[in-house]
Amino acid sequence: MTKITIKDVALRAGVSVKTVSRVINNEVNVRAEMQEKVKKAVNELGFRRNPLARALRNQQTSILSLLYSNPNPGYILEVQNGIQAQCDLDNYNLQILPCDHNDEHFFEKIESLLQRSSTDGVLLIEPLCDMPEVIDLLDKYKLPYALISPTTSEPKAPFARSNDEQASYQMTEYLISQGHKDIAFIMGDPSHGDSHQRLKGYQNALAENNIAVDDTFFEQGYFTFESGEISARRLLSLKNRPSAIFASNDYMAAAVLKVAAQKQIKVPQELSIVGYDDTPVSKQIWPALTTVRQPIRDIASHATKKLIAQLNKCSFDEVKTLFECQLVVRESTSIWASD
Amino acid sequence: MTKITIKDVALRAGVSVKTVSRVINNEVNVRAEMQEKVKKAVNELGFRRNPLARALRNQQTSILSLLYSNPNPGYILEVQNGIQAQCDLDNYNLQILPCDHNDEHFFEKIESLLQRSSTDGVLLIEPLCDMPEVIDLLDKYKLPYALISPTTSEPKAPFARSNDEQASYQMTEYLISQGHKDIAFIMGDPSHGDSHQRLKGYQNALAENNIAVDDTFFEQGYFTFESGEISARRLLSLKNRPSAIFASNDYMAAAVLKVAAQKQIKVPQELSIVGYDDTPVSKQIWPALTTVRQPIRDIASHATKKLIAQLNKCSFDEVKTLFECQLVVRESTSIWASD
DNA sequence: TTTAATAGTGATAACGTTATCAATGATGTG
DNA sequence: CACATCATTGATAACGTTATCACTATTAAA
Repeated sequence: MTKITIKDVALRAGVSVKTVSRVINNEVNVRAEMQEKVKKAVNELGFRRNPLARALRNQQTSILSLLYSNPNPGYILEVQNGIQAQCDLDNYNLQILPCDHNDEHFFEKIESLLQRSSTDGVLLIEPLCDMPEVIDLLDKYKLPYALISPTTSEPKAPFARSNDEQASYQMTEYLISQGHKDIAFIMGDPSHGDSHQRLKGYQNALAENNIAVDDTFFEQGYFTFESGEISARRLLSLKNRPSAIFASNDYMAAAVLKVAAQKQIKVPQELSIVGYDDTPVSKQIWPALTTVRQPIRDIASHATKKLIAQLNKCSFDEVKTLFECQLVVRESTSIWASD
Repeated sequence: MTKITIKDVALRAGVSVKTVSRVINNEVNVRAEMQEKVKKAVNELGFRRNPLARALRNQQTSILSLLYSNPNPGYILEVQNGIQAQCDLDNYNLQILPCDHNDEHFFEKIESLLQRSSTDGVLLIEPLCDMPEVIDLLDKYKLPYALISPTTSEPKAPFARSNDEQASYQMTEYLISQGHKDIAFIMGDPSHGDSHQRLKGYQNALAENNIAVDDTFFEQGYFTFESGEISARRLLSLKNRPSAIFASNDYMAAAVLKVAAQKQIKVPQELSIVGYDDTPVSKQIWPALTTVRQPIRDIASHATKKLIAQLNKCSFDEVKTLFECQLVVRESTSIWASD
């Protein structure tokens, strides 16, 4: 049994190949009678058009690529799902191009990935979407791209992102509203733009509420559990212990929880802990973490939408760009009765 | 600037297109002099061959697809990385086809995914790789496939998997060696084949050591944190509490830890807990979980290797099929001094 | 009624590769 | 020297689509 082509269908239906093509592509100006004949032949033969030939002829593959280098599985998977959802709507396929931005042959690697991939466009996430060298490479290859949650202030390319600074501000305000004044902050990896946005939101909230900044309450972390542990150990050994700790992501918050447990500090009675990202782990520990949920899926979908719009040379100005985060209050925070 | 084709290179080098094709494909019987000329022209023009045209002509896309429907992000990402590693070696690209096997239009959905994807072969993971309907669909489309960690006893297709039963046996033996006799077991989702293998290993170890099975020590879970919580609550309310609990995955083990903390049962002094999978969460809670690490990446790579071998009609008998797991002992288990 | 516009159809040429096959020249054999 | 063998090259035809353009048949406009 050999592959069925349009030619076979045309022969069977007694029409020209072009007419068959017209019917399968829902073009106008085909008589209903012809439509019937063709559709019948298609069904009888079980014809399926070859996406490859179509791609070659149309000079578009209908494949988008997600280029990433990021060890946070939950995040990447949400991104993948978001992109895929939009791809489903517009009949695109998603190819993934994992790479490692710490690899010494990083650029050659993604260059070879891009070469053999024949993609219509690329989606970038942190930290790649903030790396000028990566952007330059895509420009060099004349590949359209969109950025998912970039942190550069005015990206040149279409993008979608959440309002991290505002969410961080709200989270801090929430802690203050619970009576906390001594709020420590564990910052994320300083090479990620997010880290700075989250810090800014925290600082603004303190300033707004006339709470003086205590330098001993600031810790530099790196988004890892281990870095969180180190920071937590320091913070919880202070003479004047903070009543609340705001960790820049859930992994570090989980580490704070661990140290607190080891030191027999009751959470949330004696210490409130909040994280960021609403990672699965935030629900799998006890007490469950109060955290911030980003609409990652939505962000990814919308970035994809913009990319596809660009490919079709449609305008994408009206597509949403900035997304609100959501405070998720769980069990790791409580009211602080100051003495 | 228009795209550079082989024709352009041929013109520049003063040779025929076929000769250029021969050179880029490293074919034999081309004079060194010709090779030079062609390579020079290729470099000068910055020629890159079009993978699409090549695919159309060769009737192979060099694209593999991972079809999955599984909410465990860490697992899927490891699988993706394993596949990608092998794809890199053999110059394939990886396309992902996420779907939901609980969706009522599941089959139509994957049918349409497969249709528009033009893939050379498909990789399947649990639970899809154990669903006869999915296999039938792939057979119908004459798509080659390989199975990653299937649980059916004698899969018809090439596969690679870990020895779950043995690992589960070893873990139980380990607990027994620590002095535990009252070992409870929380089973995973019964619709996953893994669940049964893990149960079997546990049961065999008990039998081997002449430990009677206590029915109250068996709980049916579903791999979710919530199901683990329910089971843990029951187990830890028993009059004769078990001294150790073997949860079939880390999420459920984390839930046991939560309930223990709530009940102020000290882990590991008063209760040992073990999980399975070495999910990131196992290190992000305290005490960190003793668990089983599967070589997921390796398994995925080898399944991919077999699939690619099949595509090239090579033999793949000598490729490894069964992989050993590794016991990861952390802080959630300790010696039990029976009274 | 005549002319102009439009709807419907099909040959044919692309898209950028690789494979077939024939042609050429070089080398070796009887 | 005639002939077979082999390495090297290039014209040309695929792969399965879609777009161009020309051609009819039909309808609308004048």
